[in-house]
Amino acid sequence: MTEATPPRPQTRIQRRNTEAILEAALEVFSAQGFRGATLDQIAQAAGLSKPNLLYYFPSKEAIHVALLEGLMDIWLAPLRAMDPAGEPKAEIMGYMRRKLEMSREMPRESRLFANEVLQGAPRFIEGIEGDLKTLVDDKAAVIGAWAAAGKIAPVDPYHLIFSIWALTQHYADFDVQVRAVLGPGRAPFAEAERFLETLFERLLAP
Amino acid sequence: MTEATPPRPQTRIQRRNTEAILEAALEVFSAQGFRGATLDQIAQAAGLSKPNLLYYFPSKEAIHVALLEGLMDIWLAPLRAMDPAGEPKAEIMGYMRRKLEMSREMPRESRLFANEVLQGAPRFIEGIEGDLKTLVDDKAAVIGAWAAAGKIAPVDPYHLIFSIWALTQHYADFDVQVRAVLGPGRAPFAEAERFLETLFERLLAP
DNA sequence: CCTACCGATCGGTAGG
DNA sequence: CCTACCGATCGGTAGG
Repeated sequence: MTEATPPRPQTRIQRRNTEAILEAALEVFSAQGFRGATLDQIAQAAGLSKPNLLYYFPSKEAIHVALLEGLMDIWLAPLRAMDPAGEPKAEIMGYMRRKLEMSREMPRESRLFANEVLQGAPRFIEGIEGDLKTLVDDKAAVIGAWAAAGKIAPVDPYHLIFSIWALTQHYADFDVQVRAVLGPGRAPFAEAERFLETLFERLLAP
Repeated sequence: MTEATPPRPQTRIQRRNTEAILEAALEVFSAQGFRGATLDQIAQAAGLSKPNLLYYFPSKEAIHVALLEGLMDIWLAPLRAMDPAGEPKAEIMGYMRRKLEMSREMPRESRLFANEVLQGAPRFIEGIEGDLKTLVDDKAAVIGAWAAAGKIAPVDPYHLIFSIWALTQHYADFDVQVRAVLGPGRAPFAEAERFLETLFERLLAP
């Protein structure tokens, strides 16, 4: 866990291979989970030999940690963009919409984090207790102030954030189940957007 | 996949061992996922040797399939109990409460299904397309009729059911993250109950 | 950056 | 000749 990032300085080839490895790792880890994934699968998807893979990252765990850390900023961007100076309900609705958009556009990333947290976040707990908790505490205070000022309904800010996570990530993480239950000819994400807009409009109305 | 259940008739010892295996498999599969779990872990948790384990079930996959099938009825009971003749809002709120209670009392079962669906439900897709879809179609029709009659707000019944799944299972599946973000001295499930009661009251009000 | 490997552990099965 | 097992090991594959 000490050396999660590849050696520097990097040549163009090294940068390209590092990118290919992380892309391949995202594909494989998100579909199989950490233990289910193999270095051979990742190496093949990246178009590298396994020994070459292990030249760039010292271990399977190092790839996984680098992947999670590299995605953390992107993953938290929608919440980070919630503006304390903005119009309260519009800011929360905007956050929900960005998060749902993320589930649609980045389902592999969603499943990667889901797999990790579901199994107790053994390689990620410091990220949750660090960046994530700090950001959520910050934004929960903002939402709490909006509620106290009567701009939105008086709801628990933490559970409001949890509800946005749960409702939007569900469509990425349980995509197979959602599509199987809805049957063919439906558009889960478009339907979800309308449903969630109604849900949060009604929940937040002061 | 032909012989997922142990031989019959069973002695008392056989019934006890079969129960111990399924309990151990729930513990291990829910925490590690299918590929992450090993027969050795399951055997040890069940207090049996691995060869004895494989006397009762022919393979790792057979244990997993038997476990999912055996839990299906319990898992669907809360939705099944929703009464078409009952008071609409009370029936939906009751379903939500039973589902949240299930997340609190049976988090391992929740994580078992979550692990499976998250990875594309390779050993479970027929259960989703069969029993689950049939039941959801049935109950969605009931909810749709309630909405059409103006007893509840006009919401998409399928996405209403998805929202109950997402919001209640989140507290079991992402328990580690919820607790890490909330910090010590909080009661996630008690808080969730109050929050979700508010949320669905507001969503469903005609 | 490849060929050739290792200690260990995987799911599953042998004889008794 | 059945049941309910055990100690030891199978062929292959894991991470490294």
